[in-house]
Amino acid sequence: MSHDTMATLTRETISAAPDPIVRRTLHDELLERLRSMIIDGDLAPGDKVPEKELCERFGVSRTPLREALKVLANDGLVTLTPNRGAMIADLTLEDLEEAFPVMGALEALSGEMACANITDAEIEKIKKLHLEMVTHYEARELKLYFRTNQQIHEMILSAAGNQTLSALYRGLEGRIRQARYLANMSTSRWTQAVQEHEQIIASLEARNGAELAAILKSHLANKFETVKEALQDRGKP
Amino acid sequence: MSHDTMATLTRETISAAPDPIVRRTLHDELLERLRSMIIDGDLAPGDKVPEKELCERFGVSRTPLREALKVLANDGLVTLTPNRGAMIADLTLEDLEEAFPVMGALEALSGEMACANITDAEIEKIKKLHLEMVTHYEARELKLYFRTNQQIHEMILSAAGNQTLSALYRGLEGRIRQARYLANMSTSRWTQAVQEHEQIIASLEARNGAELAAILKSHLANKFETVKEALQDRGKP
DNA sequence: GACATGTATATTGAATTCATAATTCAATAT
DNA sequence: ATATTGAATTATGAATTCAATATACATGTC
Repeated sequence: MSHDTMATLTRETISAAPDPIVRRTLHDELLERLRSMIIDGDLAPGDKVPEKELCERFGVSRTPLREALKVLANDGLVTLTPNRGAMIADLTLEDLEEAFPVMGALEALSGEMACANITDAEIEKIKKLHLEMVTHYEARELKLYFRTNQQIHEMILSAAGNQTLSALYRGLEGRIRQARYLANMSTSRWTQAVQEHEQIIASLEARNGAELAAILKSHLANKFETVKEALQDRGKP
Repeated sequence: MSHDTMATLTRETISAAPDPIVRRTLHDELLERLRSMIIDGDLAPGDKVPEKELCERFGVSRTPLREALKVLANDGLVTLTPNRGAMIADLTLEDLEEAFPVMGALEALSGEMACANITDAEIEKIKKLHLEMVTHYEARELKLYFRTNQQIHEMILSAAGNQTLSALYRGLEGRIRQARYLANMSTSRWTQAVQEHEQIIASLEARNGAELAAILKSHLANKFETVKEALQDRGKP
């Protein structure tokens, strides 16, 4: 992508420069900041997002902020109503049920491709993360467990070596995010999840793509069950 | 409308009115127009997109246009370089090869879900379209063939009844679009494509999800082969 | 007191303006 | 003639301004 552009900039001299100055637009910067704020739950679903307030918070004018909001709306993270402004998108049960099979298909694909492309070093890294995750599980550290868990799935995804796949998967993952923080896994389900991860590692080591795909898919199904319950129970004690 | 009905008009009846006035923002309108211009090839890949010119063409100021461009860039239809403006994204061979397996997974899913949900009426509609497509094939009307073909795939997608899936698939389809118009199908491949479509119809009628998924996947693989060749040959006679 | 109507305020959508970076092109040096 | 420098032009990024719309509040009516 930026490959061609760079190459045709000038002969070789300048494009081969060691450290090109990277400038970003405010829009881009804002986009990234807002995205992670939403995904991390700093901005809660359903919250109205007054432009003025955010502008002050970031010290920018409304123009770049609004540009960022349009993009986020396009990605489904924000809901934009004409003349009424933006609110952080609220995940409905329907959204969740729609996203589920799609993520399943993508997850399965990532498993197959990862098995085809993963290096031994990457497998080692994942095994380390897995041990770390088990530690968090034993200590009942839900937050840390989630993070490590996420890292493992990220590693599988990047091992698949397909940017398009990664981008789509992350996009959906971002939309599911909110219920994540509501989820209060039962002990038995948590144990089951860890066991599934053991299987994931095994299939990965065996580089058995079909098997990994199947495991990831059912692992995801279980995760969705948990998220769905959290979503349905929200608001209640 | 009778007296009685008038008298009983309430807030509910009003909001449930059949035809609410739909107002759209300029940004939204532009987004749609630009998107289809790109997908239809009115704006060629690699073209620079001078803001001023487009503003004049649409009779709007730069603000909503730029908002639309940011969104299109996010979708990969446009490439934005800071201080240098926008150009219509150029599809590389790598992009194509990345998109392929992802579209395959989505297409397979759409087949499975379509078989589970499709109505008899929808199948009839698709069969009609298929006959139309065969006519175009026999007349060697490539453009019309493409359009009808696309409509069939659109119908399967919408029969699957999953908005999320549709949105993602259309997004990828949009990025592949350009090579479409370069493709000059050989007679044998064209014949093969039509035969595959016969199988698609058959699986759909039998509501055999797994079978349809497999056929769609290999049908897609063949399509990619054609598109890939077109992409490699472009510029040459 | 509940509801409807009208007015003031605040917020958003879009145009305009301003500042800065990129491009063009002429003048100069090689 | 070609390449290089620097001023003029143009296009872009972002802030500001203006207009349209929605919200909040107050007033009046039943």
